[in-house]
Amino acid sequence: MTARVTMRDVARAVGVSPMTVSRALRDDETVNEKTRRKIRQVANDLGYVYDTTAQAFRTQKSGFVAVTLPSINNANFAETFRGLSDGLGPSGMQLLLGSTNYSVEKEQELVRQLLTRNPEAIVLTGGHHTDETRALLSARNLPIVEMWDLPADPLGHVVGFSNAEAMATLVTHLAESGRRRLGYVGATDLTDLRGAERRDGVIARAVELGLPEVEILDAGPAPVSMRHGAQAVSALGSRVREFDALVCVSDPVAFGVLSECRRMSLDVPGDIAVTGFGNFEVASVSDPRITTIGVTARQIGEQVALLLEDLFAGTPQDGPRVVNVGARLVRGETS
Amino acid sequence: MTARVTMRDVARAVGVSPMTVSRALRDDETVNEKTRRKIRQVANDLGYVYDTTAQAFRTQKSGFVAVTLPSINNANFAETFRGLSDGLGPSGMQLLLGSTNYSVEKEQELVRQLLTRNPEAIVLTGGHHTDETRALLSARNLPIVEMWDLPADPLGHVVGFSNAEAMATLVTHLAESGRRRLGYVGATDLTDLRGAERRDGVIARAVELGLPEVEILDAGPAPVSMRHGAQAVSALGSRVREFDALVCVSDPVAFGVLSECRRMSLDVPGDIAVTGFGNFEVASVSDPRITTIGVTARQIGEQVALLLEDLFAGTPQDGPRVVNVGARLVRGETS
DNA sequence: CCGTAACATGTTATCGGTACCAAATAGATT
DNA sequence: AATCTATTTGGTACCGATAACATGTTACGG
Repeated sequence: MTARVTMRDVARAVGVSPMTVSRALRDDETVNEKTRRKIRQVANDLGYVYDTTAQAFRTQKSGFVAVTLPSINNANFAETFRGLSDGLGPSGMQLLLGSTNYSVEKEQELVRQLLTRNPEAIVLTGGHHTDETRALLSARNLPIVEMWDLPADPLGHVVGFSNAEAMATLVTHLAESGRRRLGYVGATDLTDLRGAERRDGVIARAVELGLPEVEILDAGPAPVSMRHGAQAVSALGSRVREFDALVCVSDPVAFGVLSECRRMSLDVPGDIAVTGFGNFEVASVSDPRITTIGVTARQIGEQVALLLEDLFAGTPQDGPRVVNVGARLVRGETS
Repeated sequence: MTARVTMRDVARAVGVSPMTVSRALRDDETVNEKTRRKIRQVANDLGYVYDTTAQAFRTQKSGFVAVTLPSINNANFAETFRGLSDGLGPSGMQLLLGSTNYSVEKEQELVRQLLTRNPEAIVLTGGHHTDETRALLSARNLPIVEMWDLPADPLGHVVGFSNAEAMATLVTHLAESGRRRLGYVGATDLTDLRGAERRDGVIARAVELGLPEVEILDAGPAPVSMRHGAQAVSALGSRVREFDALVCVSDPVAFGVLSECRRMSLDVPGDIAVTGFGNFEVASVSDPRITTIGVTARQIGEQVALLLEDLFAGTPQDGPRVVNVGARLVRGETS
């Protein structure tokens, strides 16, 4: 293959200096418009392709925003990513995506790797990180955004909501509808910390309201989905009739639970209530529609994008910003 | 903030040349092991962070593999991405993800942008591209992989299956079960070309089998999902009873169709069959389970990763490789 | 004690843009 | 015509790592 076409080549062909080409291609007003057009023309004809790597190196600005997600295979996180991606589009920033598989250790390695690319900001999902991760990040003068949580001790900016509070709303709703014997369906290992927060939120509010102890139904290791919800219920067997509400860590799990209840000829919500979390599409299309918590996944991404745009534009900040996007009860037909 | 720590600084601190530091950090065997340990130690103490941008610039190897997906918010594409990501992990390649929103024009701009980052390979979803995109790509000596399709005129390597063929299998199955009057539920605009291929596959096989003309039920513009399927059916009203099978472009759509049929008190599969595509989780958890086409989304990603590893390792290739991962009928309870 | 191989480290130039400063040219004003 | 300002262009050094080559150092047999 022939050697790569550089600005030098374009400059030579046009008869100007590389500097002028550089300016022209960045649409610098100081370059005569006719020259600019000519340069663009020739660059195109020669098949010149701008080298962002070289630019990133010289200017020490990578044009990257690093993002960590627990899983890309989750409609809510995917929506957040889209919101972020669309929101950052105009600024010309590119997202560098990495997935942690719900593990803070994996997150640590990911952060380490991402930092070597010199991102101009980093967006983390969740507020739980290893000490090493915290150290790595604070050693750099880099905008940090934590999303999807409201961490007690944030690393920087925050865009999220309280999982525990949202679950409290849900439990209150169930109690007010006369439900007392609650089961919680979710992962019981400790890797999915957001799931753990939800579980703890359920338990805490149940205690506050004087409900019987919430029983934890193991759905296996995170991440849990439809089939795990179904399995958890079928593992219970006839004991499922002891409950009058099953609170699930997410909508897919709730859908699995719902399907399994139906197979067992339980009436939902007559015999038992089922609730989800996240307001996934499946919640509203399912029949009956699932009562859930509406999280504004896309909005989280958009808010993060707005925040970052402000930071990049140099808008003065008085301290880290905390945006609580909230989460609301979405009543379906399963409670 | 203090200036960034570079290899120079580490070198000075240890009392060796930057070159030795460079070698040590890449675990070059020729550097004495004691020196290597010392250098790692000092680098760590100084908070040195390797600069991949500089490396990428100097070596002219970005360490990036560019990937375009129609949508990140689609469980199947997300799975493919994961398969690819996990498969490429060991090689140290990072994925640069962009989403085209099912538009070849957006794909073109995306490709243009991605190319400026000097990716070492590019992976495109689908086999339909603008001429400009094709030109941009072939002007570079860059491994290209098209996935999820079997394009007639591939740009490079291919890992995919034939959407039309898969649909033919499905239609044959329906015809053998005595279904004759088919409706097709999918997007009717022309942006989702994979969807169009599926539709054409249905029509073609119906013609071959001498079935009555397949009626196209519009589910709105791509991408279509659960609610669009439901809407398409409810828009039909009582006319839905004219059909004895509804073939849907995807499982989420089929699920929406199924739910709506149920609301309309239709017996599935007694009165009408419903089929999906993609073997999404929802197909197997839904009650009744949805008959669908099992595409090996994750496997596609893994196969692409294997292919790329081979290419990076320099394994000699005799021409572009075409991997047909196939797609199989997954019988559920809706047909 | 020397030559040579094996090992370990150093020197120099360079990847492709762009910040910074200098200079040339055109047009306006006195 | 000379001077000045505005506009447009050019020259040079450099971002941080590393390929390619050169040099130094040790070990060992003869």
